[in-house]
Amino acid sequence: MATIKDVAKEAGVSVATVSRVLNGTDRVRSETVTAVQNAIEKLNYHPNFLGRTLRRLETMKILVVLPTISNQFYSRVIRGIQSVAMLQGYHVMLVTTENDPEAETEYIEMVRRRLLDGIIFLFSTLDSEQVASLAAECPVVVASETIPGLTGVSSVTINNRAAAYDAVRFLIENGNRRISYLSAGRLYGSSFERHQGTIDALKQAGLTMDERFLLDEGLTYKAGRRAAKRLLEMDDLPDAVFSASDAAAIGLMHTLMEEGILAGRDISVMGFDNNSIAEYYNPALTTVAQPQLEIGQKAMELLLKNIRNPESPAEQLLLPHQLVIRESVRLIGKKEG
Amino acid sequence: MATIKDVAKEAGVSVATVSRVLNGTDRVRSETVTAVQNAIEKLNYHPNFLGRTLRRLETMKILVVLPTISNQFYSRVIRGIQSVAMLQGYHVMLVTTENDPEAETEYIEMVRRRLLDGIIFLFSTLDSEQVASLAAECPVVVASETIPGLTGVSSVTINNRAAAYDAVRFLIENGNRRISYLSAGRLYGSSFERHQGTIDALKQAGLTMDERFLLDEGLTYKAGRRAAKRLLEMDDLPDAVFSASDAAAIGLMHTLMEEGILAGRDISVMGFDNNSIAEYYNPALTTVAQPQLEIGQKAMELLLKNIRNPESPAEQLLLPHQLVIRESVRLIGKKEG
DNA sequence: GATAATAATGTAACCGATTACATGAGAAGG
DNA sequence: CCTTCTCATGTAATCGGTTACATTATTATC
Repeated sequence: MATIKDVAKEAGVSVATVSRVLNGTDRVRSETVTAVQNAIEKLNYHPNFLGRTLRRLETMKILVVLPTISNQFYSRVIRGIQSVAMLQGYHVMLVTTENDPEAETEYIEMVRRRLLDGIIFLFSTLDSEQVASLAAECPVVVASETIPGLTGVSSVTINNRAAAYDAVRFLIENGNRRISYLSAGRLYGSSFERHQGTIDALKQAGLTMDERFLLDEGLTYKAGRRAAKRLLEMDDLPDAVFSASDAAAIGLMHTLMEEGILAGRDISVMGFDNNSIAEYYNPALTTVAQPQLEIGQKAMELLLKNIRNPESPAEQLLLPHQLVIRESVRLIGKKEG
Repeated sequence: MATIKDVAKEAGVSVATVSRVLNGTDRVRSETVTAVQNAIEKLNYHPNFLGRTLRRLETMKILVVLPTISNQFYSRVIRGIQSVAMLQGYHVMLVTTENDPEAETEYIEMVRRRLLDGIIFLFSTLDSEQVASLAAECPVVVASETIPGLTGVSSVTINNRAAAYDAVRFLIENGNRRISYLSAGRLYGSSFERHQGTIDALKQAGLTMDERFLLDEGLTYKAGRRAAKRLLEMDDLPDAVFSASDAAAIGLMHTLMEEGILAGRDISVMGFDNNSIAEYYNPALTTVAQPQLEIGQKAMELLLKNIRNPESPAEQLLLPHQLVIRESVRLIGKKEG
């Protein structure tokens, strides 16, 4: 592996001159430039980032932490992050924590140790205290997910409570009264908030949640399947199921269908996220859309602000959500016109 | 940000001693260790990776290049990579090229410049020549995808041609004769190979492909929709559609269903990859499964071999595929027992 | 008790780059 | 022709660590 010294020797100049040619910072005689460029060419030299960033103390790279890449939701958020990052010359690296919570701390050390300029959490196993202490040391933004009790750290999310309220209200307005909530319990901040919003809507309509209909199975297809099995064991199904994820909603619909129970006809199902499969499933899934691209863009913008001015105050952004009405919710009792 | 010097001063020792305490390489008197640890604690010191890796010339990190994270297929491959990497103390970083081919070269520079120890391509916009020249400089493995004409670089894939052959043969054995192939053309090596396998199976059965049934629409849900629209414009539908991706197969089935054409009853549809939605879709999708986890594991093992011994010869691994029979292919004409 | 071996720590070179400062050559001005 | 200025380039310090080697303190051996 050729180094700047090899190039300097080859070109018959000092390393400083080579560096100047590489960075174009000072003026160099054109013949010298040519000689250096020839040497670079000849030796197939590529500068080592380490030396450079060590001196400059910035890496132009940021880290995004996500739970798993199998969730299609994150794809668009990341695209939003990347679009802003690219314009500003930053690179985006992704890490998934998958089933391994210890991995997360390992990656975070990279930011702490200045191998990366900042970090965006789309998910975290860390508690609010840990995230806050990290944020005191380096630029941090939390996006799409909320961390209960976290203050003083920039974040960008939708208003999950209001979104759930709107979703459940829509169910109620369409004649569904006995409503089930399927989610990952209070493991994630947003699942909890969506539960709150569900309760709000029920209360406002003078309804209550049947405890049996509170399904803490998770957010995956499998979780939806488990939830359906639990419902099928009861002697009376709910009118509607509000799922905190599209995948769980689909797992549920699929399993119910095996028993001849069709969503949109025999039961109402509402998802969350508006993954692209929601549109293509049969029946197409009624769900709550998040502005994923914009979440990513705003998150990156906040992070950049923090990187460039570590003293800049934390901001909490709330972005608008939207109900996407398709086929999986029965529209009975709805007045037309 | 505290440095090793600050710690040394605080503890009243030299930086060398602090370094020894940090790395446990040499023996240090236990009181000294305590003093250093107290200083580290007090200053909230975190070593800067840059200095360390600059000296050691290894980063214990590898890069995985993938087209997009919205494809669920990659999730398991990455999990396989991570499981092996973690055991060996390596960290895995992901980058997506999304729509931006230039981004890929940017990230590759990081490996070239030794900011990362190696690279696994699950996809690449680079041609065989570019990948080969990169591989000459640093550890490279290509996995799950093939790059046409690439030699001398380790790879791990299934035998795409044989897999497609088996899939189409299964279609033919079940009475489907007029078969359509839906893929991304020859843009990807594996789409091309799967086409070859399709041709092989048809030829072996004395059949030929109707040119109109060669649908180069792509691998996404939307691509499947477009393909369905094209088929619906013809006056006669094919007996079966073999799609090079599950997503496109689902997009196709959904669009056909809008016209009352049900896969598994009125037409046969075969997917590829066995994403989890294949199991949950209605009708459940018959598809070709790849051993995603194992692809990832083997890829990482090959990369490690290459990192530890750059002289080690390249290996081409072919892993077994498997037909997963569900509901979307009609089983007409199949002899029972 | 003198000598050798060993343990603990310090000194300084080094990794690969950047950059402030020094130096020397040539041009411009008197 | 001498001084001054500019331009091109070299020298060396520096970033934050690691580590070979040197040095000192301590213990073991005869």
